[in-house]
Amino acid sequence: MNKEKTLYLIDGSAYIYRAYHAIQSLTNSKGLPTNAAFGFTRTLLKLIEERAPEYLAMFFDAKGPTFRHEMYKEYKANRPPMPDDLSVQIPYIKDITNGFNMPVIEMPGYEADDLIGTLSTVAEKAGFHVVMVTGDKDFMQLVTDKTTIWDPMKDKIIDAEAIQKTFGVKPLQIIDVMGLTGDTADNIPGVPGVGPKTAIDLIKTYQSMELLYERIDTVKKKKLHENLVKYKDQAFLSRKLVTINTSVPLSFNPEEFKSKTPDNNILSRLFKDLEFRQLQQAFPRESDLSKKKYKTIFSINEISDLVNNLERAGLFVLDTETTSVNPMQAGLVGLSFSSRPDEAFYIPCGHDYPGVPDQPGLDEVLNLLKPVLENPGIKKIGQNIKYDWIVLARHGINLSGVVFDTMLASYLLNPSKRAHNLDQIALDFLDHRTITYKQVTGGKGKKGSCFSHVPIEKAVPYACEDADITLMAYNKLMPMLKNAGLTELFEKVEMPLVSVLMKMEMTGIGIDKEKLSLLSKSFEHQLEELKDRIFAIAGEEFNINSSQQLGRILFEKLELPVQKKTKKKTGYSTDVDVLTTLAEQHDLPVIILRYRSLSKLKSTYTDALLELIHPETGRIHTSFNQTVTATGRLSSSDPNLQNIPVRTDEGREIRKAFIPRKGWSILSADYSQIELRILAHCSNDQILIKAFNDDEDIHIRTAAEVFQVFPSFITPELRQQAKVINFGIVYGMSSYGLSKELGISRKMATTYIENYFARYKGVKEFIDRTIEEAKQTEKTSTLLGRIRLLPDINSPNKNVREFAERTAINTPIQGSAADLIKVAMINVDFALRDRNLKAAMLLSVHDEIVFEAPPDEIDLVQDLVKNIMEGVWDLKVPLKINIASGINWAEAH
DNA sequence: AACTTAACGTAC
DNA sequence: GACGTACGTTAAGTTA
Repeated sequence: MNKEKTLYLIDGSAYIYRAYHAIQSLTNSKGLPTNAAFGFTRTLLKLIEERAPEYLAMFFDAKGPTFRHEMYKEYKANRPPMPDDLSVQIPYIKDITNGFNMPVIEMPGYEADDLIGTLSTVAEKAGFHVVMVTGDKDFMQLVTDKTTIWDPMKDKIIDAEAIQKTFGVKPLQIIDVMGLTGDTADNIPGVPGVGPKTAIDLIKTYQSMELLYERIDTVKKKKLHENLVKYKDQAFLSRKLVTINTSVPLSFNPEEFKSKTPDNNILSRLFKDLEFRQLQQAFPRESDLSKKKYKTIFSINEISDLVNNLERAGLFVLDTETTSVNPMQAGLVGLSFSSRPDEAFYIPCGHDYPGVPDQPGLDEVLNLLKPVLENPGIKKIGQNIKYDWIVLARHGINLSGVVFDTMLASYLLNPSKRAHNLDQIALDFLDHRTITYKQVTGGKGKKGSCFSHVPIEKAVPYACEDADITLMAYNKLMPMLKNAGLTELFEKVEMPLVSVLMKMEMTGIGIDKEKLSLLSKSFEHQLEELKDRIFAIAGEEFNINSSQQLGRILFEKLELPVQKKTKKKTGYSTDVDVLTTLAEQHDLPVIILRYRSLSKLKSTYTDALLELIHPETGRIHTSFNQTVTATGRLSSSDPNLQNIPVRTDEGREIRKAFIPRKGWSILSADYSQIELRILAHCSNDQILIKAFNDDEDIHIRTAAEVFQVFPSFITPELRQQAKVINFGIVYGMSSYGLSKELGISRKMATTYIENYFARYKGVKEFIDRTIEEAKQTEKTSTLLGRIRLLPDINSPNKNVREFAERTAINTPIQGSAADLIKVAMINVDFALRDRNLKAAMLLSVHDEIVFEAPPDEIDLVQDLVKNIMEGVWDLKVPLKINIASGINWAEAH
């Protein structure tokens, strides 16, 4: 490892010009050109990211004339003055440099080259390695064994060796070469008729201009000799002009060149003005902690004061600190509150570490807070409030008056975002970087990282900031929802749904543990047997779960025909399609398929579900995530109960392990053809509407239309094909996709699709209209006004654009269905409570709602649920519910 | 050891 | 490249 220090000298002026010319027409919304500033910043960041320089300096050319102008008044005379749209950016660029806290060096009478040259020689003598950051070849003369050139934009390194290799001369000899050739850009004449090739040849032969002119008569070419003699003075002047002055009066004190951390406040404001949004996020303002009033509450009296405060405020943010990410297992460690900006309170009540100070008792804290938390008239705001709601409910508090969840607001504004956690919201909407959980606990999920072990004094700023930021986010997001037309969806659907989901998660679903264990054992035995058979056929042992190893066996050892490559084309594909095809000519793929499906059932379902049975309730409590999908659907995790197998008999065995309370029944209600019905409504397609109004089999209807036969002649095979077409339409399938799915020719598939659109004219118009609208607005929306942004809908890249187009079609359909079932859930929940029924909603699976009900309620609940779900909206087609009950989830279909 | 990516498969 | 939306498991690669 080289211990010597490296100094980076950055040719700022060159990068400004380069960026100005490289980036065409970039301005902010006020019309200020920003191209040079942007390119300049990018170069700087690349330098910082890739080299993390310890010592560095930025150099700019002086404004006025330089010593070269005194020597030669024509110097750079052909240079036009700096264009206005560049000069306006210069102050910003200087500010950006200052924001990065870099030493800036410029000096009247000198160009950046001379300053860099001087410092490089001085620093080299002081024992530094020097990297000149520039794209300018003039610097090559300065290269030594310790000084190199690096161009971050082209990622090119030039050292002495590279110069010798490309030019055949030493770095210092470059000035002689340049003296002879001149430089049109700088209006340096050189010797006419001498270009780079000739000059390099001459210097290679004679070593220098001096030696050349000593033996000038040995130059044999007549014209060349004549010019060299005639323009001798001009040549020497040119050399002088291109020679970088390395003796500018400059001192080098390494300490002054040490890199410092950037000033985020300066950079954040600059990038905001310039509208460099990503950069602004990368350099968020630090919060001014001095103006924050964060208070720890230790005494009972203080809690009473706080309660009074919260009551008077009428609205406050609430946040809990706990011992687990799982609200069904979390213990309370502390609570934080905020009812006005910059002010927050933290009540520690469960910190547990050696030397922890006395804390208010948990029971006492909760008793004092209970009235205000349960008062529906006092409004509560939270970030992912469902979590706190469940934790509090498990501690005997029924939170009431919840009006705003910042996570949900962020989600509605842009559901495609990867995250809607508070850190992200603070960054996106408040330009603020919060203290992270990791910083406080020293790890995520790692042992010893439990919040109860965090010292109280360290927990306070974190917990208080969360409450504080949530309140600020509320103030910011509320008007944004309104401007986006999302307030009603937020207040009437998403917020009311929170408490429904909260109850579902807390209720959980019963599991037949014995059945799952037996299944798991049975799968295990079968897998063992299959394993032996597979190894026997393969002739060796390998990891069957590794698609890579399996690929090697199938396609290299057994030399079966390769069907397709994997998506990232890193290897052979071994997926179901491939194995099914290969099954026709070999036994091994058949057994692998069997192995795969059993292995999937065991690892993903039987074993995983057993692990997630709650130790106290004996049930499974999934999380319903309300801010994950881009379309508005819910998702389910830990475990995902929205992909429990149902299509195969063996898979359904797992479904049979989902059971009601003793003596009760499982009740499942699902919407029939919900997406196609919504398509019928949105498209106003008369054939589709009539089919649903007449309660026809929609796939038979489509078959009849597409294949042009009477419905009574439609075979199950034709119906199946039509079913694929119906699904494909909703997803924006192409003829290629359809042909592959149905195993028919591309041509045939095209005909089917043409027939479909010829018959279902309204659908065709709907698709065209929806895409057109999306192109205008760069977004698409559902029946309840839920939006999904489509920034790629006008992309010049065909693949990217077409993907956005399919999204534009699918999202209104899938998303409206999601809107509908959410409203249904809210209405059903209300009805069950209204009638004091014991029946409970357990799961929601996109078009299905699962309940459990005691025997005396089954018939009533069935009627109630069916009526509410069918009557949730009045569409142009009727909504149809299939509902059934049974002793387990599988039997309830 | 912890995290990320790829391949695969389950659901609607 | 070609069908939308999710989540989870395993293997294998990457980073600390």
